[in-house]
Parts: sequence; C-alpha cells; structure tokens
Amino acid sequence: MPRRYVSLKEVAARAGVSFQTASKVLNGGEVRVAAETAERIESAARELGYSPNTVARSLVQRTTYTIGLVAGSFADPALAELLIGAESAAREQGHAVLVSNLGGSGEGNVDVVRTLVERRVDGIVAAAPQLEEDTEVAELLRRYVPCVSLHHVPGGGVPLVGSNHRDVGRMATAHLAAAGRRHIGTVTGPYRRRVVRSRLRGYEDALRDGGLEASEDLVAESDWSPAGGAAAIRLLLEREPRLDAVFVQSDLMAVGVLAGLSAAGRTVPTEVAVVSCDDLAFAAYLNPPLTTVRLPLAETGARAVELLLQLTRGEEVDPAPVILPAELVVRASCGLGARDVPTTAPGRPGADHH
Amino acid sequence: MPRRYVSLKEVAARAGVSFQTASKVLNGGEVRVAAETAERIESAARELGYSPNTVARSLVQRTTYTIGLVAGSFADPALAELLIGAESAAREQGHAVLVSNLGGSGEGNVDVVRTLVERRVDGIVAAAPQLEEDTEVAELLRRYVPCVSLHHVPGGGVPLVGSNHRDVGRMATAHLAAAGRRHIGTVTGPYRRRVVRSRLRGYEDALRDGGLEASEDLVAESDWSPAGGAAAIRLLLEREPRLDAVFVQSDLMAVGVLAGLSAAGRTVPTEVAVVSCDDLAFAAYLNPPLTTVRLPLAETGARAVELLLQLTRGEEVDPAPVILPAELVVRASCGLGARDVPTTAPGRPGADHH
DNA sequence: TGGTCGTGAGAGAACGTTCGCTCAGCGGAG
DNA sequence: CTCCGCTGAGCGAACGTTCTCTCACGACCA
Repeated sequence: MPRRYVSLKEVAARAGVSFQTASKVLNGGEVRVAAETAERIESAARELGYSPNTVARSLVQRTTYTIGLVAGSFADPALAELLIGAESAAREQGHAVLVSNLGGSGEGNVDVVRTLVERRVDGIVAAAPQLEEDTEVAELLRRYVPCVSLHHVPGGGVPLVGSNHRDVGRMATAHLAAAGRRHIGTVTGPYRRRVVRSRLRGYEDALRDGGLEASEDLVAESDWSPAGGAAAIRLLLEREPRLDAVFVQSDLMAVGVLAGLSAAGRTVPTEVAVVSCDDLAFAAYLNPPLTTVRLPLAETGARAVELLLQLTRGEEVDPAPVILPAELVVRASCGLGARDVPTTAPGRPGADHH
Repeated sequence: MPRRYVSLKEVAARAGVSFQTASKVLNGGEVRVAAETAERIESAARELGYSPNTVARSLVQRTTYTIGLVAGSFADPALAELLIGAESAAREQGHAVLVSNLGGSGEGNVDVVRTLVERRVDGIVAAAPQLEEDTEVAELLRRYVPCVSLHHVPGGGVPLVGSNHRDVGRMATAHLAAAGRRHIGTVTGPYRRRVVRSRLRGYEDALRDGGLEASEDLVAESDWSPAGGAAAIRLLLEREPRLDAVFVQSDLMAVGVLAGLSAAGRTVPTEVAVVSCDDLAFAAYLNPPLTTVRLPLAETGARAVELLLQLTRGEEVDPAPVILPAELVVRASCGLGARDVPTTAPGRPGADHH
C-alpha cells in the first residue's frame, strides 16, 4: 500500500486554484469563495481523498485540540468511569484525549507529564493521587500548561474538581450508626492519600455525632483491592470481635470485605452491616446488594474537562473548588431499607467489548 | 501567568549559536558538536526552560509518535485492563496513546476514526466490536493508517490479536460437563458480536463432546451488564427449571447471574454451577469465588501495540492472527476444586485512584 | 468617464522543527 | 608549500497549514 497523505497543494493544483483558497474552503469557516470554485475544490478533495493535517494546523495555531489525562491507575474501575466522562466532554468540544497511566513506581511521573507538555497538549486533567506530594510535577504544570486536578496539588493555583470526601465518610458511617450499630469499623485506602484521610475524618465525625467511641482497633488501612479488603476485614474482626458494621472506602474493597466476612462466618447485614462508596455497576448485584455512596465519577471527569477548556480559552474561572454532590444509595448490605436485587431496571448499560 | 514556550531559536541566541546547532544538541542523537558548545547550549536551554515542540518535529518527520486506541466502551473493566497493557507498551517505545470511546450510538464511528487520522496518529489499535460490520471505517483504516484489531474487520488486511474464543467457550463448558452437570445453559453477550458467536460455538462443541443435547431454551442473550446477567438467568430458569450449570460470557454478567440465582433460591455451586470468563480482579472474591477463563487482557493490549509499531516501522509482520492462550482458573463456583477465598495472596494490586 | 466599493483569489510570511549540504579552519602527509 | 580530509558549525529548504494583506476585476454611482 502506498498510504500517502495528499496535501492542500495537490488538491489545489487539481482544482486549478491556490492552496490558500483550498484551505479556506476545506478547513476555514465562513469565507468568501465563489460557489463554483468551492465545489471544484471540494470534489478535487474528495477524489484525492484529502485529509487535513492537524499537525500543521496546530503548529501555526499553537493549539493541538488535545488534552492530556494523567491517571493514577486504570486498574481502578472508578477511573474508567471518569475517563468516559472526560473523553465525551472533550470530544464534544472537538478535543481528543491523550492518556497516561502513571502506574505505581512514582519515579517516572515527571517524564510522563513532560511528554504531554512536549506534545503541546492544550491542558491536563490530573487524576492521579500520587501527584499529591509531587512538587516537581506541580512546578511543571504551573509553569507550562493549564491544569485541572481531581486531587490536591502542592503549591496551589490548580483548580480542583471533586466531591467532599469528609461528607462521604460521614454519610456512610452515620447511616450505620442510625441503624443502631455500635462497633463500626472502617477499611480505608492508603493513608498517604488525602481522600482517604478526609473520609476517615468523616467517619470519625459520624462516630462522635452518634456518641460512639473511636478506636484505632476499628481502622484498617488497605490498598483499594478486593484482596486488600479481605485481609483488612480479617484483621478488624481479630482486633474487635464485636464488630457489627464497617464502612469500606471503595466498592472494589467491599467485594473482598464481603468475602472475608463470609469466610469468617458472619452474615451480612444481620451480624455485620457494610456500606462502601463509588457505586460501580456491579454494586447492586453483589450478595447482598451494596449500600454505597454514589460518587458522580463520569460527571467529575466531564466537569474537569469543561473547566480545563474554559481555562485554555483564557476565560475567567471561579477559583473555588468544584464540589459535586455524592449520594447515599441504600440497598441491603446495611441492614436498612433492604431492597433486594433490582428485578426490572436495566441499570447501567453494560459494556460491549468483545 | 505568561506561559510562553521558548523555541530553539531563543535558546540558540542565548548560547550564541545557530538554532540548527541547538537542535542537534538538544533533540538530535549523536552528533558532532564541540563539548564546550554543547554545554553552553544545554545550560541556556535549562535557564530558559526549553521544552521541545513535538508538533513541529512531527511535521517534518511525518511521525507523531502517537497511536490511537478506539475503544468500544470503557464501561467495560476488561477494556481498562487492555488499555493498561497497551499504554505501557506504547510508552516503552516512546509513543503516546490517544483514546476514543465509541459509545453505543454507532453513528459517529467514522468521525471518531477520522479525527484520529487527521491527527496523523502513526497507527490505530481497534478494540471495538462495533466496528466488526463497519465497512466504512474499515475502508478508512485500510486507506490511511496502519491498524491492528482485536476483532474481525470486514474486508481483511488488518492483523488480528486476540484469543480463541471458541476454545474459551469449550473450555468453560467442558469443565461443567466434566463436573457431571447435565443441563448446562449459557448467558451470552449480544449475538451480533463475533466473539459471542464463537464462544457459543465452543459451548455447543462441549455439549456435543459431552453427549449433552443443545437447546435454544438453554441459551439467553444478554448485554454484558450485571443487570442483563440477572435478567438472563431468570429467563433461563423459567425455561428450564432443571438447569444445573451455566456458562456466562463475562465476569460482570456473572455477578448478576449469581445475584439472580440467589434470588431464585438456588445455591451455587450445589444446585447450579457457574463458570464465566475474563478473570477480573474481583472474580476471586465473589461469593462463591468465580471459576472463570482468564483472558490475557493486558498482554493482548501490549501485543497489539507492539505489532502495530512494527507495522508502522515498515517491518514485515506475520499476517497470521496472534492468538494468546486463555486459561481456566478453577475456584468454587463450578463445584469442583472448591478453593475458597484466597487468604494470603495479595492478588492483583489494587488501583489507587482517590 | 472616472472613482469607489465589494468580491473573489492569491502572495508572502510564519509556526518550530529536522535534514542535507556547504563551508571555514586546521593539522598532517606528501 | 600544497593538498587532503576531518571537525565543527551554519545555511537553506522543507514539512502543511493559517493568517494578514494586497490585488484584479467588475459593477455601481455620480
């Protein structure tokens, strides 16, 4: 296959006009070109299979119509949800999304961001908690490219989009307390993450409000994985056998927690009630269906992109963080409002991947 | 903030050399430049905060070091896994990944691919089953840009990377038959997808091999979602109350199937055995732990990218499809080899998103 | 008939690189 | 002393656009 791209020049030659005129017709907006000429150019373009070269256009316009999304790890289903929202918002405004997966190492973070900058993305959405402490990356962002983050960025000056995670923790835990549980534990993500600490604070708030005592024995740090959740609940039961409820910081860990409880012979919700957060697609179908705090993930991604594009257009934006409301979805695992498996609702559309 | 990029010209001026020489030092490979000059240029670049402009480089080199990934839907956790593999393979070779999410509509497919082409991506990885019948997109791909697909592409000429899904269906079903199940049903994805039909054929193969009778009553089409899975199993039980096993075409649907079975009062695996496929992170932690055919998703993504980059370099590639082996992972849901919840193994690392 | 104006088209420059050449300077061999 | 070849550096062009101006040409009005 030859697979050559034809340029404006060639199209113009075939239509008998200058390439600038061809440019006006094919890529320009509303410009004054005789209808007959325009038609000649258009048919020449069609015959030759002209495809505009965005690279050249970007060079002169100093805009790539591309944004970068740097992600903590796509292993997280929540991030996928976020990506969906971000991508569609970007597409709506004619932008494409360049993704970067940081992975665990933490070493190459700067390089990852640097490649995005060198590609001259118009802006960056940072969805990576590992950047929370990375002053080097923060410097890079502040210096070169507009950025919206879903997490705190050291040094400030980077708009934030997200939810109030202290509320998330409080909401979940308060629900358990209201259900009459007295020994409420929690399974968290890694402490070094802000969200984790925020949710933990919310958990403590709710305990206090409910007149319950907080205790280190009731808190188990984990790693967002189902395996981690299973290990954490085992630990919790060992330290506090009277445990009768647990707030889990993600649906994915909750899967492991349910498994761990079942392995320990505790029934959910009778003996131990469970509330988590995220509300991923499968949450309603676990056994028992998960009561969980729904985070507006797709919307968060979309809003982040919208804010970012405003920024790139040089528009004034409200410097206050954009806080999107989370909402408690009551199902069976908390022992209250024990709705069962939904029977008719199609729920979220399934993926169609294969 | 000014946020201006400095160019080679400015760096060169400060170092007292021509910009071409600066180019050699900063972006070129091994070139002959006096050590002292090079140093002057480098420190000028550092002081000015020079960041090479890949856009300009791409224009002259006619290579963007970027590949496109067109995805069916990121709602699918399997696709996320795939993206991880693809992204890291791409990064390893200095390429970035531009993602496009097709979504359900099917209308805008051509436009999605067209924007990738106009951005002059070096190649495209197609991970979207909805392109299976899209001759228009296939034409576009064949015409403009190297492509590797994870699904059949109409018209041929596009290398394929994937697994043998007939084997997947056979492996899963044969396992159930070997466990002595006599009324084995199946919950599938949408029939219009090839993988679905392939797995269905494998399912039928296994029934035949096991001396069991196939029946339309035993097959329920679904939509990859947990909700769909729940609905499908309900239908199946209604049509064939003697159902004692089911092969589910994805882990996500299996979650719904387990819920549906539980709602119908059937115990798993005693009364109904379940085998699915994918082996997502949570599969081992469901109740009961899922026996499932593990698909090498990340590896598939990585191999696709590697193949694609070979293609873009103009290297000869074996036109035969790359088939990556799938593997049955036996857990409890099939009623055989009832390993319980893993107790120590960390499993896959959890995501760290918050 | 001459000036003005609107319309359509093209000329030139610029965007920031890379690439292929040329060229000055210099040391060493003949 | 001449010639060669090597080294280090710069020059010009090219990549495919967009953008800003200028220009040719009629038509229209006075």
